[in-house]
Amino acid sequence: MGTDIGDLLQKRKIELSDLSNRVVAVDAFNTLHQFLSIIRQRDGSPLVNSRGKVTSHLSGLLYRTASLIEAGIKPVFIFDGKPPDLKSETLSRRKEVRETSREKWANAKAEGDLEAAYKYAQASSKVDHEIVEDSKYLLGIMGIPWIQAPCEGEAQAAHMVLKKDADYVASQDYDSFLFGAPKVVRNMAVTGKRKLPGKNVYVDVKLEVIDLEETLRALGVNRNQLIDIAICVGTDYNKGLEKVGPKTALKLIKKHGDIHAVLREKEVEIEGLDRIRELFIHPEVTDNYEIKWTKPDSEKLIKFLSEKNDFSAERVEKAAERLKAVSGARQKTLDQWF
DNA sequence: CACCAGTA
DNA sequence: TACTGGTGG
Repeated sequence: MGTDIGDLLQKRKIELSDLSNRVVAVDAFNTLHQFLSIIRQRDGSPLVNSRGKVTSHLSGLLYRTASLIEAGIKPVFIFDGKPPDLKSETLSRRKEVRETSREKWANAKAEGDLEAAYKYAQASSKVDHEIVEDSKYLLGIMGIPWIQAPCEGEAQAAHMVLKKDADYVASQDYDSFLFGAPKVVRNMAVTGKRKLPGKNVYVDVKLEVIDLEETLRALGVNRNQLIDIAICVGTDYNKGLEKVGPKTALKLIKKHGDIHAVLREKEVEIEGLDRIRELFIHPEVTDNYEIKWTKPDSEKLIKFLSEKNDFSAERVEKAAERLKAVSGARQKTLDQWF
């Protein structure tokens, strides 16, 4: 997903508490996708309510966001709008992967191969319309602001950090750098012990931040050149060049200056190159938004999560209390929260 | 993912 | 108190 330039980036490990009082623009699609893949039973089946509807994302949003809030973080979720036309190939490829994974999941389950079943179940996760709508509603009654992006959520999030309405973009993907995000925080939804795919090994996943300026300085390139590097490797809007990974792409762009020169040298073309660059440099974003944290609505939380989605009322109340404790403390400090 | 009860 | 393994929905 996104672009594979992670190896080139300078990552610094941090703790949740380091983000206290910081506004974090969370890539909602990315976060929901992670919840849907991670919050599952041993055989790979997601959490569902009594009507059979998936609720893993609701569980993740409720408990994880409560932890963020408790750590003093001010999250605002950014939802994707209409994707650019150039993304359609990527989107149909993702769909294909999901569908074949769903079949393989069923087969693995039938054969009793739990390891494989889990892996394919994860890869079959889909953030559909209903999941997005449920998530927006839940965030609303939790008192967490969310914003509808006109186009790519990561572009909107990056725009908000550039405008200083937020301090960080939170996403696992690196695309927000290409949209100019000065600071990105990764692993916000997945901290703790995680199993490495395929192996029986666990790693401790820590939050990490990446600073765009620092990275560009270390690489000795500018932002436009980083975009060109990504295009060489491949982005959501284009296939990369044959046998060119991040390291080679960096070398090529530093040697030739920009991607046009690289393509001339290699005698290849990338369809729609200028449009792809433009999507990163001048993405469609909006300034029409409001970021405001409010008190959670316990009654609606119980109604929605407990009555409609079969969550334990006790647990929902506890989470609501955690959210409320912080909004109460905020009010007292006259911090400009409301 | 977080929660929770059982265990050391 | 810290860790683990099962469960949540």
